[in-house]
This record gives sequence, C-alpha cells and structure tokens, in this order.
Amino acid sequence: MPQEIPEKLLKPYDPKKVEGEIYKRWEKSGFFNPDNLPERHKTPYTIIMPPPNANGPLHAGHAVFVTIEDLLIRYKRMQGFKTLWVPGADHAGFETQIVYEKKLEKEGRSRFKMDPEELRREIMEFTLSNKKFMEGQLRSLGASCDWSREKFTLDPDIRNVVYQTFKKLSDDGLLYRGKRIVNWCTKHQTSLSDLETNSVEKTDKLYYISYGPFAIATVRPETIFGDVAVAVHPEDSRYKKFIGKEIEVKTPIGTMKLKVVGDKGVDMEFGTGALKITPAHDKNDFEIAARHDLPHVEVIDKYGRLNEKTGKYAGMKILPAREAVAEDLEKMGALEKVEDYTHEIPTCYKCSTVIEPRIMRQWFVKIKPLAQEAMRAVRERKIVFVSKRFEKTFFHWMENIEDWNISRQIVWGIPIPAKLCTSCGEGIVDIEDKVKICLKCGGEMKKDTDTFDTWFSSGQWPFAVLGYPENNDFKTYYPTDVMETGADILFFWVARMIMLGIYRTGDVPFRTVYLHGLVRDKHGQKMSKSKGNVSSPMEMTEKYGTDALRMALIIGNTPGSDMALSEEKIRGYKHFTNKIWNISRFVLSNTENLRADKEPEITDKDRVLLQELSELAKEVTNHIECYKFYMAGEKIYHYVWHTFADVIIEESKQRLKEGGGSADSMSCMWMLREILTTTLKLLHPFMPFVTEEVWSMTHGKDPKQLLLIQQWPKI
RNA sequence: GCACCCUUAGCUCAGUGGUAGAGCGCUUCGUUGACAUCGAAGAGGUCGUAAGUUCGAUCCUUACAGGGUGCACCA
Repeated sequence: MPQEIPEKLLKPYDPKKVEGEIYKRWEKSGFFNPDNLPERHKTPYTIIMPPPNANGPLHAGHAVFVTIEDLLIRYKRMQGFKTLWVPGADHAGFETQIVYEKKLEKEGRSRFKMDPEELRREIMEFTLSNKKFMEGQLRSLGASCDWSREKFTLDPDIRNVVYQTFKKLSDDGLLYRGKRIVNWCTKHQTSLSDLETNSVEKTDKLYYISYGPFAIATVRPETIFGDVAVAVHPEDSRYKKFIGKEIEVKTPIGTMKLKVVGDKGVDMEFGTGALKITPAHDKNDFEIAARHDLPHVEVIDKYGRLNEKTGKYAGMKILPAREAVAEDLEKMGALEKVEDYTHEIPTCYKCSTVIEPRIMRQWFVKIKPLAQEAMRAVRERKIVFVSKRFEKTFFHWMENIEDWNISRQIVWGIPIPAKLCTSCGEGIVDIEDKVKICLKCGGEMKKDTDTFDTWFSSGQWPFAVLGYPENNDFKTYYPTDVMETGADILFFWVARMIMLGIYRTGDVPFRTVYLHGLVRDKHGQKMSKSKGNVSSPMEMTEKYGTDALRMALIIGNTPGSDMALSEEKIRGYKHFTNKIWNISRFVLSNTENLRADKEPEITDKDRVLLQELSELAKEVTNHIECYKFYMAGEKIYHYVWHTFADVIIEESKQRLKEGGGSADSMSCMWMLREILTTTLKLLHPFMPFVTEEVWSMTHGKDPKQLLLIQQWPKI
C-alpha cells in the first residue's frame, strides 16, 4: 500500500521540538524496564549507572557516560538482550557538604555554628531538589534507563546493606577502631583517606638545628615540642654509640630528655643523618615511634594552632609559630643553617590546605585481604579492563594499598552505626542501637557522630542497588556486565567496588570495566570555571540537539584517553543530523509507490549495494562489540554521508526519473528503503532521537513499532 | 624517585609491517525539487630525534628529547 509522506517530514528537522516528546513515548512504552520487554529478550544485560552527584548540574563528563552507556544499552536491547540500566543519584558526602558550605559562606553562615540535625536537613533539601533537576537532564540526554529502579545512595535499603557490610567486616576481624595518624584538613575539620589528598611540590626552608649532641634537619621546627626521640640509622658509625642512651635537648621553652633509637628507616645521606621523632604530627615518625614503643605528644590542635604544651607559642598558627621558633632558636645559637628545600607535601584535594597529620581514633578497614581477592579476579580475567594499561595501574595501587580510614567528621553521609566508650575510647559496631555500657571498662557508650566515607557505601553500589542478597533482581542481573565510568575514579570507586563486591557476594560486581577520559576544551585544556572554558552539555543539546552532542562525544573518543570537545564539532554533527533527515525525506518521498510487503526482483547492481550495506552492519557491530565506538560511529557516518547520500542516492535519481514503475525502479526503491531502514537501526544507539523520529513516520505510534526495540541488523 | 601514556595535515585526533586518514578550518567554483545545516574540485604531513630488527617501518626494539597523568613517608 502506497504511503503518504507525513506533513512533518517536509519541514526542516528541529530537535528541540521533537526530543522531549520522543523521550516521553519511550518512557511510556515501558521498555526501559526489562520486565516489559517482548518475549525475545531473554538473556540479561546489565549496566549500573555511576550515580551522578546530586549537588549541581550535569557536566560534560556526565554526558560522556550517559552517551556511552546508553549506546551499549540500546544496542544490546535491539539485539534482543533483557537490558537493565539502573539509574541513581549520589548524596556525595564530602563533595556535597563542600558545595553546601560554600553556599553557607556566601550567606555569611557556617556549618560549625549550626545544629548538625538542622544542617543535615538543609543539605537533604538541597540534594533532593538537585536530584530532581538532574533526572530531567539525564532524560534530555536520552538515557534509556529504568527509572522504576532508580536508587539514591541514602535510601534506607542501601543503608542497610552498608550496615551489614560494616558488621561483617567487624565479625571477620577486618574492621578496627585504631588510634592512628590520619590526614586532617584544618579547614574542613575532617580526616581524609590517602586518595583524598594531593601531593603538591613546595619549596620550604630546611632548618639545621643543634639538638643535644646531634644536629638535626627539619622543615617543621614548631613541632620540636612534640619530639619524643632522635632516630639514627643503626649502622651509622657517627651516631651508633648514642643508641639506647638518653640525651638532653634545649628548646626555647626549656630542656627535654629524649631517647635515641636506631631505625633503618633513617637515611644516613639525608640532612645530618639524625632525625627528630614527632609521632603525633608526622606519618613517618608515627611509624618509627610504633616500632620503638615511643609515646605520642600532641602539640598542635585540630585548628592548626599550637597547644598549651608549647608555652609561649600556644595559640599561634603553624606558620607564624614556625618562624617564631626558628627565630628563638637562632637567638639561642641553636640554629646552624637554613637551606631551601623542595619537597612534595599532601594537601586537601578540595581546598589545597596543607594536610596536618593528627592522631585520632577512627574506623579502619584492613583492606589487604580484600585487595588480594580483587587482584586475583582481574588476573583470572573474571574482570577485564577495556584499556589494558589501567590493569597495570590497578595492580600497582592494589599491591601497595594501606588500611582504609572510613570515618569522616562530617554530617552529610550515612551515620556510622557504632558506639564509642566515653572513658576508654573503645568502639563497637551497634546497628540495633542497643549497647549502653562498654564491655571493656564499663564506661558509658555514646553514639559515634561520624559518617562513612562516601566511597565506602558507593563501593557497594552494584549489589546494593540490585537488592542483595534476597531480591530477584540480584539473582537475575548480578554480576553486571559493564562498569563504565571516569578513569579518574579508578581507585576511589572501581577498585573498591571490586573489593567489596567480591567480599560481600563472592562474585565480581561486573565483568568488563570501560573507563573514559576527561572531556577537555577544544585546545585540549582542562575545563575549569576559572578559565571560563566549561561547556555545558545542556546548553549544547539545547542549541544543536542531543544527537549531535552524543555523536561528538563518541567519535574521536578512545577508551581511557582524554578527548577534546569543541562547539564546532558538535555543530558538525548537527549537520549530520540534518543530513539524515534529508536523506529520509528523499527516500520516503521517492518510494511512495513501493509495496512494502513484497520484495520485487532486485537487480544485480542493487544486490551489490545491499551486500555492501551488510558489510557495514558487520563492521559497525564488530566495533561496538570491541568497545570501539569511535570507529563504529565514524564508519556509519562515512557510509551514510559519502556512500549512501553522495553516491547511491545521486545515482538513483536518474533511475527513478526514468523508471515510472519499471522493474528497475522498483528494485531501486526497494534498495533505497532497505538501506534507509538498516542505517536508521545502526544509527539508533548513537543518535536515538532523529532515528526514532524518522522511523515513526513509517511505523506509526504503536509502542511495539518503536525503533527502540526493533531487531538489530543480522550479520 | 617509580610507573604509565602521548608526540601523524593549520587545530583536535583516528589508523596500518608494504607508496598516509577523518572532522573542523582554508582556497576555487556551483541559486538544477532530499539537503547552502549543501554539492564539486583542491592546497596542505620526509607520521618527535637517532640507531637497530626486517626485503621493506609512521606502525616492532632500544636510547634520547619534549608534553601529560598516576603513585610514593626521605626529615
């Protein structure tokens, strides 16, 4: 039956007008939910979405993950898999708290002056409104995820899973409350994991101070009051004789008696070969002190000020105190020399404040046993990284992993279900909130006010969102297929998911890891607000259409490498969107007389063209299977424009003109329709909107006819 | 310090053991019913440097140079 060309197709394509409506049709069809997919969809295929932080609008990096994951899901759905893509939103503990703190600062308020409950309530309100906003943005990027299964990282069932893991770690002896040196940010007033610090190169003064019978070199003379010993190398012939002795050291506030210890950690070549030991304020010293059973003397408080043990320096901030102490030492004639010294120091990854190592009681996870299992899974290829080089990085980090501090002194997060003894400091896991008295000393137990490191809970995301252990979804969809996320959170998140996933469920959380790089500006520069080169994905979809943005994010984007994104590139693919529209317009309006239900006799020439088309389908499929989306996209782009449009359509014009119902023109029409149909299918995972829109021109409004669930071209 | 990555056309990047590719940009021409959000034609690279393996290297090996990233307790 001849088909009428819809009025709509005669007008230019306007993505803004149709995208929203198309998304609604998809959503209404119910096919984002695997339970509603037709019979042929049997084998599960699962992706867990990296939950975006619900603390601001989506950025280009989010657009990349949506595009890649949606591409995979649409492709697999068309292939007949029972596809599940679980969306989520992350409360993003520390990150969100910082965003909110900045807002408070602007309003002249401070979280330190607020009631924790009130603060928590405000941030919750802020996060939930952002979450709603963010969900709309995911929709406009075309994400075909199952909204009925959406999860928020603070949902009660998620929290319960996290609590059970905490308990299990405790039961298995992998959790302890340790008094250890932690990375302390004096601005944010919380401890941080090693990953949450950045090493920054800095040039400081190295002070040589006469110190009893020694001279020692230090960049931190202000910590002298917390010294408990001097360490030398056991083989150092200069100092051997002092080992085990006690020495007297004069400081500006009096005389201290210090032990001399021999420790192989001391480098004879550096400085003077004698090292002052300040266990309470230096990680290295803390470890040496532990080896020699030395006491800890704290002289700097949590605000970065010297405390009452420092006499006249009490109350001074670290840097002024450093200068003052150095000056006084010089007056005493104890300052031998000062050199410039360039070294790397840890800073807070958010505010760049120099980390002040402090001794605190915190919850630590003995992570090494979990790391062993995680490495084994990767070694045994149970988990495969799409970019091999990340496996190397992964192993390097895992082999050197240290115990993980999961306590944070912030309100925005999952509260740690534990009780702490007010007299002896002992901590105990107490999910049911029952323990009142310390089992060790009989002291009063109070609730731990700390929250979990966000990554402790998000590390459990894949099995938590699927309802581990009893939910059917867990049984059906776990282990998931692909974990696609930013390469920058390989350690923060991916490694932890692997460790905690195996630990809790006994199986890997996902089989394939695809890591994407950073989206940079058109000159390859990092995007940042201060440089003003941030491109907002929402602005781009508004201007050029989502399909154009998606294509720009796919082509030229190789796994693991950073990519440069320019507005010109997006515009280029808007032109491509338009090309598709016009090709469709031509083909549909020139094949009105074709009887769709009956294949005419095909000429040899057309047969060759159809053969080439099936070659293309094969290539595109293979590239997607190998995660080479950039290749797949480029191939199909090139075919559609420079073969289909420039050659095939151009040559068909003559045939159609002369044809008038002849066998040749019927063959030509059939061939054109075939190519259009197949290319629309091949393009759909890349450019879902325009392809669906064209498809609906000939397939009507029946949800079962949506391109979304059509059969992927067979190869 | 260790590890990893990168260096190909003006820009951003693909790619292959056998005489170099895309997009954008540039030049010239084109108002023909799919499309000027277009079409046709074209300019433009000794594939970072040096050596080695090979019949043959942009692609493999090594060294060097430049750029980047990750990790690391040397006071």
